[in-house]
Order: sequence, then C-alpha cells, then structure tokens
Amino acid sequence: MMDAIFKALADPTRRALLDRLLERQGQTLTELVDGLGMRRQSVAKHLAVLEGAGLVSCRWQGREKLHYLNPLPIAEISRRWLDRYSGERAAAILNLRDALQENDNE
Amino acid sequence: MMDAIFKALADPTRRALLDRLLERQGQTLTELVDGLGMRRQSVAKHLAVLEGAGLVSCRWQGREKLHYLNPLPIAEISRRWLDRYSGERAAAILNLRDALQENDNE
DNA sequence: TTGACATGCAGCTAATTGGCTGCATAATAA
DNA sequence: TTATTATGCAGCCAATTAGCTGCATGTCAA
Repeated sequence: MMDAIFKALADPTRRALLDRLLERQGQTLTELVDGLGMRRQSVAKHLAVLEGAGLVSCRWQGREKLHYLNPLPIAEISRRWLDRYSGERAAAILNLRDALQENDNE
Repeated sequence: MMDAIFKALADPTRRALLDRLLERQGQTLTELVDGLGMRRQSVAKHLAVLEGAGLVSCRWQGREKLHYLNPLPIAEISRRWLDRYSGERAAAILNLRDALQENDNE
C-alpha cells in the first residue's frame, strides 16, 4: 500500500495531476488532459494509478468522471515514514556531518 | 532533482536501505547486502541511485565505502511539496467528503 | 609477495512502464 | 433518432529498470 503511493508519486506527470487537482477539485479527464501534451488514454492510465494508490477518488456525474484529490494517504506517508528522517533522529544529521569531515577534505 | 528523489524512493529495496542506514550510519556495502536476498552488485546499483539523488553520502575508508544517510533532501520534499497537501489546503479534505456524499450513496 | 577481501564496471535478460492507436460503450444535444 | 462527446478497454512498441554474471582493480593481512 505504501509502496503503491511511492510508485504513484514517482512520475512527474502524476505529480502534476495532483497539483492540478489541488488547485481545483472535481475536474474531468478531458479537463485534466489539457496542457499535458499527451493523449487522453495516457492521462487516464496515470489517473488510474493515482486512484489505485488511493490518492485520487472519483465520482461519476452523467458521462463525466469527476476527480478529487485525497490528501490523507500523503499525510499518512509524511507522518509515518518521512518524519522519522527529520524528527526524532535529527541528531543523525550532525553525526553525518562529523563523519564526513572526519579526515578527508579533498 | 525532486524527480530523482521521488524515483529513488519508489523502490522498496531502496527504502529498506534508507531504514537500515537510519538505524546505523556508516555501513559498508557488504554489510548492507546482508538480509536483502540480492547480489552485491544489485545492492550497489540501488545505493548508486540513492547517492545520485543526494539521499546517501559516502566516505572511503581504505577499501571500504561507508554509507551515510542524508536526511536533508527528504525534509525538503516534506516541507516544500507534501505539506501543501496536509497544511493550508486541509479544507480540501472536507470539500472532497462533501462532494462524494453529495448525491450517490450506492 | 601473495592470497583474500571490498568494490567497480560492463553487459545480458526479463519484467515493467509510459506513451501510442483503434475500437466499443454510454450519455448528452440537436 | 442521430451525431457528438466522455470515457473505457485491448493491444502495440520503445525505453527503462532490476536483477543477474563475469571480470578488473585496489587494499589489507599473512
């Protein structure tokens, strides 16, 4: 599950899609295609990956599929994984700096 | 640059390597190979990716290459990108909930 | 000096990925 | 009803990736 999220975030087009949805929720596929320089079907695949990772939720309205950003998984990742690297173990940064400066300054 | 970091984090083996280094800095390649069920050369490639993304820094000590986690890029990512999804736009979560509950409860 | 050890480098292969085209289906508009 | 529009689905292809093997290089210990 965490793996799906990281893999989904690994593609710049998919991050751009999340940014677009952050600006305005509920956009359709054809709206989201605009400006990406890519065919509709390719964008649809990217959106499917985002949906599979739980980052985007959808709602059908007639023949249009509205896309909504779901920020909760990203908040989870940030809290449960990334924070370990900046939070309680911040001392590691100092250890690193010390270790690197120890004896080679080339 | 941000792209390199996201791509580096997309692989579970690489995230495991970061976790290992978070537990103990300065491990050698052969130490890190242990427990991954993978050849040394493969692990070396993963470490090269992490180093290329700035997530790992290295120091040579004789014939051994010591690996150190660099938490700064992850903190950058968390601050400059991920926080937008939980912070100022937290209202979007409510908008999403409202939109999804609007008219379909199947 | 010689043998063992730590690593690097080049190249192979199978699987995955990210784009594409073509066609099908469902909903709206005329 | 018929044409248009929004989307889905299947399949193709080139590029990337993640593992591997084999060999070369440099360092340490006996």
